[in-house]
Amino acid sequence: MSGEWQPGHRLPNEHELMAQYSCARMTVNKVMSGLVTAGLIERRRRAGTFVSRQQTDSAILQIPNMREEVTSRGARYRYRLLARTVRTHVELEAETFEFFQGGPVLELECLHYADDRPFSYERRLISLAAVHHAEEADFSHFPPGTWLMEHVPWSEASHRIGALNADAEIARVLQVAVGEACLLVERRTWRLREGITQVSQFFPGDLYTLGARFAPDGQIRTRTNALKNLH
Amino acid sequence: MSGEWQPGHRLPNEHELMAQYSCARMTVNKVMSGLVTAGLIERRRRAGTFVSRQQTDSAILQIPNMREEVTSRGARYRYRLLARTVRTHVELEAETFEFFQGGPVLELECLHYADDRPFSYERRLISLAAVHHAEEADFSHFPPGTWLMEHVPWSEASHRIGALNADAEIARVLQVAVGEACLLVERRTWRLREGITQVSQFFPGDLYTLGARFAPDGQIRTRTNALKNLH
DNA sequence: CAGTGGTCTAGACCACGAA
DNA sequence: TCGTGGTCTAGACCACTGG
Repeated sequence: MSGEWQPGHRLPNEHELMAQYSCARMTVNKVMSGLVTAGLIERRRRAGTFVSRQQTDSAILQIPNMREEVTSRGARYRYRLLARTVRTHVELEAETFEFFQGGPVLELECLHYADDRPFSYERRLISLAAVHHAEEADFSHFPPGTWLMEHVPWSEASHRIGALNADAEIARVLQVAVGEACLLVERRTWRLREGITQVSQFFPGDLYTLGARFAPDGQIRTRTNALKNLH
Repeated sequence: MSGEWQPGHRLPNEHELMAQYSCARMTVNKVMSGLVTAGLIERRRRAGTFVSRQQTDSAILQIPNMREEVTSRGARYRYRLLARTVRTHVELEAETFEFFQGGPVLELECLHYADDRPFSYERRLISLAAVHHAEEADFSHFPPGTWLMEHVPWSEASHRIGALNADAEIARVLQVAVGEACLLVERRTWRLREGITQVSQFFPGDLYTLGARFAPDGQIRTRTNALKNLH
């Protein structure tokens, strides 16, 4: 979680960890199983245990992987960066200011297309205090959601889902009529209580739905977000 | 899961289960821990293990508990049954027909109020083949979601979340303007691959959002569905 | 105070799959 | 082939808490 071990780094095997922590192998195994579930490590017999290469974003959070979302349905994915600003002076609202603990943020506006039709408009803030490399990253060709998933581990996130009528700006960007119902997903992500990123994603209501299939314990079996009405 | 043990029924203790299944206590304990996570049983030291009194609907699915949703915010909850029909001849669309395997269904339309303002319009189908008692249940005063949670265990569910503009009927029932953005939650619930219920819930977009806070493994820490703009 | 669950240990056998 | 993880056993000590 600290980033000390890069993705792909091999961890000590269970016997070594037994010795290191002076405990039984089953105790080690329980902890490791939990880390597998959390997506932080991957385990292969004979090969060993490794820090996950990509943050296996949990199904519920997999929304940001727009490219896969689109291409898996045979549509063509395109991405465009609309705006990029570094905000050192914080002219943010109080709640957002608190989330980023007053530090500098990178503000991005992006658009995701499916077959040349815009299907997601994204406004994102990234903490530069928490993610130093973000300022040098090239977001003009690759979406920040993907980049963050691959580079920054996270320990907690929240989201909020709502519906709203498109105002003039959203309508213009998403190429829908003013007043069209849009799905809004707002998400915040933390690493050890430090705010990493905050994003608002707007989807045309007739084009995108969130879906999941799950068990009583809340474990998600499959995610079934859907693009509709693609021509 | 079969319903053979009523809620509150006490299960054999771990030593008895060891003997019954000829396995070690740790193996029993692992299984039981899983059932606790799944919300099917509750365990208390010295007292024993019991079938859960209420299906502890997982956070992600807790949407149906409208009463708690409303009253926990200091608002007054009211419920109204708009329509009740038993459909034996199945004039359902193909997908719905398949879900209920052609059996008879109970169709309900309900409205949930917060402080006398409608905030959720619900269209629900319940399989009478799977839930026999449903036909005798009194849904004129108590919402079907709550009743089902208390009476029918489930093993799997799916939901779909979208946004749509209110049509004339929805606008009338929810007392919003035609075209107002609404949040739509569709949910299906199974017990051992048998379809139990299917529901569509409409919320005024300016009044209700879904929220959750969760860990990378998808485990939900807290649910934070929100009622807004109540006066 | 004693029955119950929570959790650990030490050891074992096995399945897998990379070397 | 054999190092590694997956999973089980048998036994132990302890923390609760209800009777």
